[in-house]
Amino acid sequence: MVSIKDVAKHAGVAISTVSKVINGYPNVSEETRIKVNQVVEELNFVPNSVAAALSSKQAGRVALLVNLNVKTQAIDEIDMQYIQGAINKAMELNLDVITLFFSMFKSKTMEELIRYLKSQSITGIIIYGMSKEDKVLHGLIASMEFKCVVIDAPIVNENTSSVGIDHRKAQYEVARKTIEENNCKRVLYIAGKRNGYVTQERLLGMGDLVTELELTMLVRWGDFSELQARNITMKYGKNKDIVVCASDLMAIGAMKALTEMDIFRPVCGFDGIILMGYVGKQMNTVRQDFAGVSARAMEELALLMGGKEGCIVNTPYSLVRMKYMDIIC
Amino acid sequence: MVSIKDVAKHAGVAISTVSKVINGYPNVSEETRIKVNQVVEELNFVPNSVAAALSSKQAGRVALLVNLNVKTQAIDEIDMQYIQGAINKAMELNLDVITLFFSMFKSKTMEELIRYLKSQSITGIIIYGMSKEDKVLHGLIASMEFKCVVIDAPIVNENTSSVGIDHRKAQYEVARKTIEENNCKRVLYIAGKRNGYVTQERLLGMGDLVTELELTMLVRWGDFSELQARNITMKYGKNKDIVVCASDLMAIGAMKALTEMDIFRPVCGFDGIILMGYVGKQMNTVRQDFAGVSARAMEELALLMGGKEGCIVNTPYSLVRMKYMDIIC
DNA sequence: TTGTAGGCGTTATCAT
DNA sequence: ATGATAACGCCTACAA
Repeated sequence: MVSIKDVAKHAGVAISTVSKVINGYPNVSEETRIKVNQVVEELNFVPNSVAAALSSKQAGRVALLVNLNVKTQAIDEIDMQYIQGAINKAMELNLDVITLFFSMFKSKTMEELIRYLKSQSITGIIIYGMSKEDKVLHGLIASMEFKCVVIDAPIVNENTSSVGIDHRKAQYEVARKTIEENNCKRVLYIAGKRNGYVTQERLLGMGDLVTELELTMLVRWGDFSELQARNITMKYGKNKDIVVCASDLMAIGAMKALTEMDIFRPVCGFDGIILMGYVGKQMNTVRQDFAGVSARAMEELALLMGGKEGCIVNTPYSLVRMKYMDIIC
Repeated sequence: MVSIKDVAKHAGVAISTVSKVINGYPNVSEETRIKVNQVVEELNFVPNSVAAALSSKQAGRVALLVNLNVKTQAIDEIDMQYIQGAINKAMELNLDVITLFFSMFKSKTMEELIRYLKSQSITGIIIYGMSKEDKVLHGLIASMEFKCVVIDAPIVNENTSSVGIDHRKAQYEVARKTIEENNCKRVLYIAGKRNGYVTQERLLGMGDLVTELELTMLVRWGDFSELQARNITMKYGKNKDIVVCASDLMAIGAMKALTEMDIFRPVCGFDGIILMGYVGKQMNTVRQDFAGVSARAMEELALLMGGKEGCIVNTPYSLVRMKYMDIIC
């Protein structure tokens, strides 16, 4: 393997000079810079990232912590796009990435998790699908031992940024649109998980809407489960004018229930997953670019690792109707 | 961070002795082994895998090369399970994993790819979704620079194993079952990609069946595209008794086409993806445990890295019918 | 501006 | 059986 040493030798300079060149440090004459780069090309030198990670706390590695929802594989789509977006951007930024799943450290204490991450030379973390109940992760963030980016959870401190769409506003908008299209008054809202950040925000959005349009609203917890949404709709759907769901999967469950009950009620969802195209009917939903969000998160993390302070980053979304022929083309 | 040095100091032994203990090497007295382990517990020592990777060619790292099919996000489900299965098993086996996507090195030459992997201290690779056209990957495998496991492609050499189900047999069985249930004679077979290994095997399975049951068969290439399967079915479905598809996604496309044409033909698919539960009708398909296959692949890779020779590993599958209520519970 | 040398945390090779 | 010690490839004061 061609190492920095070889490059130095061929270029007739010291190792440290080569290091400076490949890392873009100042205090190198234009002349030597060119020469070194030339040799790098010639020898096809690729710096060993493992050695770099070992020697400097600068060039840290990034861990993706993904909360795979084992129950509903249908939304693997979202996680896959998260992972893809992050890894692609990381490669662009020359960052090393390892992927971990929540399930892998369910039995670990915070200290154990921190030690594990450190043993991997991890200095930056992106967390997907975190809820209020994840005490270990909250501790991890609070420990300030790592730079963190949390997707869709409003946690910010010096070392931590939050990235995601404005769920409150998005929920408000998609529900409003559907309600106005159908002139509804009595809303059945099937929310997500009781302790989810996203759930809370979306619920607030519904609250805004109810106040503004003077609606009545019944709220039930669907836990993002298609089956529960189905059951809830069976039970309460008849006396309502619309079923607003905090996720597409639940919206699908609701719609199937309505079909079986042989009554029509408008339904709207949230997320814009592909699956929506397969259920026959169209419905309004909120579409976000998950890979894009994740890429943005990686960029933000890189900034944090570079010394920037944590902040909130809002990403774009749009209201759409999804139908079969749009999906398969 | 507590390092091996600290452990050595506290235990009153040399660094190298600690190293031997934590790596299970021989030539350590029971007494010191116990003592060292005790200190390891006490200090909560976790070996730094980055340093280990740098120092030894033994403790190699593993790269997952995933061919994400950008066109059809519906099968993210499969890739996600592959990734999950591999990473979980790797953690169990104490192997480091990085995940890469084909798209990241589409423009790289084989040499560049090899250099890149080496720069990451990669010594083992698992490849998902490889086709005959992936010259770079063929070169990579042939170079013998890495230990490889290829999923669903019959490539074996000293350093390379192949892991997957017997596609020929599985295709034969699922088609046979469906045909016998419906007493068909004229088969429309929608195959996958022209240069896919899996496609070829499945086609052979159909060949076996056609011969055995004295059927007639029209074969078209659907490229695993739902839309193409749809079009093919529109064009040729009417004059056939059954549509056998090389993937669930294509089976869904075929079924939708038949519904629109308002004719009934039995359809069978392949893979057992969740999406199948959402299309209304049931159909026969082949179900495999993707996470399990991937975990098995990781085990095989660990063996290869330990010096074993490459071989073929067959994993189990089953014939199933998927319907909505099975999926959402 | 350039080069020297001391780590980073392990592993592995030798002596002892 | 145990312990120095030299790699591994790179980064970074610090010295020249």
